[in-house]
Amino acid sequence: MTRGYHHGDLRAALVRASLDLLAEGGPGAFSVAQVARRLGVSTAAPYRHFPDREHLLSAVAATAARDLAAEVTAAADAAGTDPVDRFAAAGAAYLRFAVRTGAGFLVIFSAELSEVDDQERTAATRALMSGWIDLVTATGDRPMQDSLHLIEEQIALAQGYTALYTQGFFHRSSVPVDEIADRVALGSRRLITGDASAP
Amino acid sequence: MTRGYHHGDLRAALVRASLDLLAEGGPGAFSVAQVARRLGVSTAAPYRHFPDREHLLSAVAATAARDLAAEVTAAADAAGTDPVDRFAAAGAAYLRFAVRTGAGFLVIFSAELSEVDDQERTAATRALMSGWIDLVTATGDRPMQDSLHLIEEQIALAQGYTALYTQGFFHRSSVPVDEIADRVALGSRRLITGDASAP
DNA sequence: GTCTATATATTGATAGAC
DNA sequence: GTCTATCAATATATAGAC
Repeated sequence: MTRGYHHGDLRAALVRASLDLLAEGGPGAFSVAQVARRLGVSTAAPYRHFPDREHLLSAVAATAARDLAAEVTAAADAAGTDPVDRFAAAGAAYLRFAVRTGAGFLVIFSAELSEVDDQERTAATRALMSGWIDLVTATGDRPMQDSLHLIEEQIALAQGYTALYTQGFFHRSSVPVDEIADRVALGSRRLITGDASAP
Repeated sequence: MTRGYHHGDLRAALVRASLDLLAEGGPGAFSVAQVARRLGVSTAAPYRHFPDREHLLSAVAATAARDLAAEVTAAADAAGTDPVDRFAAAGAAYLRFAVRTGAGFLVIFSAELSEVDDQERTAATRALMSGWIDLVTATGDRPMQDSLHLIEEQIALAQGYTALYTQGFFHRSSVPVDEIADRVALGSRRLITGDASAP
């Protein structure tokens, strides 16, 4: 084991390495010790930057929330100006992000983080949801609770496909992730328009 | 630690106790040692009935598949004779089962089981999917691939809601599981009919 | 701020007594 | 068929040297 002194921003490096672990092996692959090992530092080093495992995971969730918000916004903008197109693109972007990074809503809103006081994370998650609400309200005036339900249903659909895809229900080699992303986009569209007609 | 000789069908008891663990703490709560502890037997005892951890999980998956198939069938029958009603009831039944037991498709079709040779499990999963295909084909003639896609989308939706619900995205105390089940039923209905009109 | 070393717990799995 | 005892890994976390 080549282990040396880490020079630079170890705190940020720990978060990035944690995200890499999640991407490669899912939630079960994450451990403080494994993250340290990957960076070539001692297993004690992370505890200089985070009081415990949960606070590291909270920082990971904050970063994931910011990254996801950026990708969803970019995908919506790339889809043009039609609100339904933008909402559908957001759903597809969520699926791609969650499959690629392993850090979707289940990491960002994980129940074990709910009691971790971390303003960075709460700010990031609030911004994420706020942007998403904007996307859905642009498609039409409706009670706020209806908007929230639409988002919940879209996320449930996208997260469900993500789980089935990453956990091997699909023959992953023969079904490209873009095909699943298209199904999420179509489902999202149907949520708004009430039917299954293509764009 | 009160530990004694187990009298009776330890094999079946191990499977039941495993399901209890999954129900209480999700996949992360399962371990061979914990299952043994719960039954008051030594950690070596399970290895007399299963060669390793994965074969125990495979037996758990087989039982879950049989139980789920029975509940889905019962829910469809209770919904009457209209094929759309029956399909929607199946989706709601899946959500209730997965929330209550922690053993949905992610356990039954877990990737780590794909290389475990277990005829009981493969027979149970085949029967489960076969019954589900019957439910969707009863709603109308369509290419088999379309039927499979409808099931996948329904399961993705239901599994996504299950994950969001069990992992704490919803304020679990204030949202009853039946309300989420109704949303899955409505979404399932929309998959078939192409719109969001209630029954 | 990072190291080495350590304490403690838990895991999956095996050997051998009964 | 179940037990006790044990092994090698791995985990979270801490104490004290540098």
